[in-house]
Amino acid sequence: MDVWTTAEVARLAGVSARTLRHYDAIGLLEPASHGHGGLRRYGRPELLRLQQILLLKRLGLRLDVVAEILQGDLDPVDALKRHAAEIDTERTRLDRLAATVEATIRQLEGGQPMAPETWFGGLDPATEAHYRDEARRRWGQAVVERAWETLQDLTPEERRAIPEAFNDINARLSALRQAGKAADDPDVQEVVVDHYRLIAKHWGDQPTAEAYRGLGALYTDEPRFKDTYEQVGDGFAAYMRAAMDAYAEASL
Amino acid sequence: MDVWTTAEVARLAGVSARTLRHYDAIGLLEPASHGHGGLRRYGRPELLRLQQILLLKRLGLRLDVVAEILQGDLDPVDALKRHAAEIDTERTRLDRLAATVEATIRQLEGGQPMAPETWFGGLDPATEAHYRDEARRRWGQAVVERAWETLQDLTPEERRAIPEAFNDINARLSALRQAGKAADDPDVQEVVVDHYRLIAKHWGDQPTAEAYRGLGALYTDEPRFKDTYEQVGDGFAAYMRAAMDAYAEASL
DNA sequence: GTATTGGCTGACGTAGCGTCAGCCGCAAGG
DNA sequence: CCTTGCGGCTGACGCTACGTCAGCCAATAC
Repeated sequence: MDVWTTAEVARLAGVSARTLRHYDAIGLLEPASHGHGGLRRYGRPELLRLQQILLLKRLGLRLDVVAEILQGDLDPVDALKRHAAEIDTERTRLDRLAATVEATIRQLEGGQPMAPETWFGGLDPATEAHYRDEARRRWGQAVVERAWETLQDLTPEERRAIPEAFNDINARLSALRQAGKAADDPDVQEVVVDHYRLIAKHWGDQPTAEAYRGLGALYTDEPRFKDTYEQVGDGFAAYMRAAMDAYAEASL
Repeated sequence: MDVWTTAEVARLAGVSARTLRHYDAIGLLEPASHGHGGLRRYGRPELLRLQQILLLKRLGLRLDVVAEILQGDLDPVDALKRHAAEIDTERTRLDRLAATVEATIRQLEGGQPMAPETWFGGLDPATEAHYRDEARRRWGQAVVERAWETLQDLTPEERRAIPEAFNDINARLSALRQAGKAADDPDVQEVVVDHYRLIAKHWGDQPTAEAYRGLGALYTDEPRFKDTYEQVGDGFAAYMRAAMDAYAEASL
């Protein structure tokens, strides 16, 4: 009994007959013979190869990669290392996605409608001018001018991309906050670095420690900003500010 | 200017024209008019709808779900909560997958060939009998008999599934060990619970504390087992045993 | 007159099979 | 002898969210 039919191999290996035909079709696992009315006949070597295939597939490798490995064209260790890196990237992505989704849920449950415009824009010019005057008096011209003016001449596409970037950062911070992390926790500070870079990118230069702290103050004290940040969660504005202060003190 | 063409909307929203045509094709976002040679014309309401679509899509929701939400047939919060649960499941899966892949890499780098048979089977009957006699003398009949005999009358499909289950557990434990977790760490013990259940399933009943400790001893002292476990990493057998001992003491 | 720009409608490709549909051969039961 | 049933075979569509041609049309700029 050194030869098996499709259904037998399927039962032995725990896969479907369709899968075996598929593997035949893509040349990944060809039966020992195709004789007698196209009947597939598998021998012991094919069974062994199938074991390898299933093992590699279980690790999440794509079938074409599996084929290259089994063909000897690709080093399994190299392939697996690359694959591990991809898995890691995907894990990071999912972590952030989870934070964003949860932040959105909290926002919706708090009665806030979902709109990207939440973060910027949408204010009428008169109101905006009022806030700018007010804020300029309290935190100095440089910070406020930049925080607002850089946002003026953006393409609409950028107007969409920027809130998303801020949303991501807020979601990540909010998740850490919910996990009980302090504002000066390294994990939190890691996110603050991203926030600092984002601000720097839009300001066109690196904010000084004072300017960055000023921005943090803006977040907690300026109603327009504060309301926005409090949407993320009660007390989030203060948490954000504390994290920014910690960063300014430690790294700027 | 309250009406835009495909390319304009594409630029404004930061998506491709093809995407807009696709959304039209699947009825997710239909232009305000299709007049003049099939030219698509989008108005302000369509732009707003597109914003919502992109927001929800960015959260990882599928387009048909997005459509249901926008159509009012699905509560956004419900949908997002289910989605969050799915993300979480996927994260867990990726965590374990990463552990398995890394364990496999270490195994391959240690010069071990990859084969599911590593864990069980493949011994010739004479050698196996010798080990069984030897082991029986040292750890008592009950443990050894069961550990081996239960493995005798398995279907080949089960022979493949069982090593995979053990591999998963070993990979997860190995990852925790590399992360510096102690054998009695709750995270580690969580995996041990799975191990205990797996053993219980194959033995047909719940091992006593003594039997489970005996199995741990088997892992460190019996060459056949020990070699296998050391493949996972230097000193892994001892770590495994310590974790099993901790579980037996605390929970059995 | 022509080159460019922008838009349109198909239609294929993607990963890994699940799921019919339709046809063939072999063996047992009536 | 005919029917039924089992197993196997070959297409071919379906799924996700578009990317990427191919081929054709219309308005505009030179």
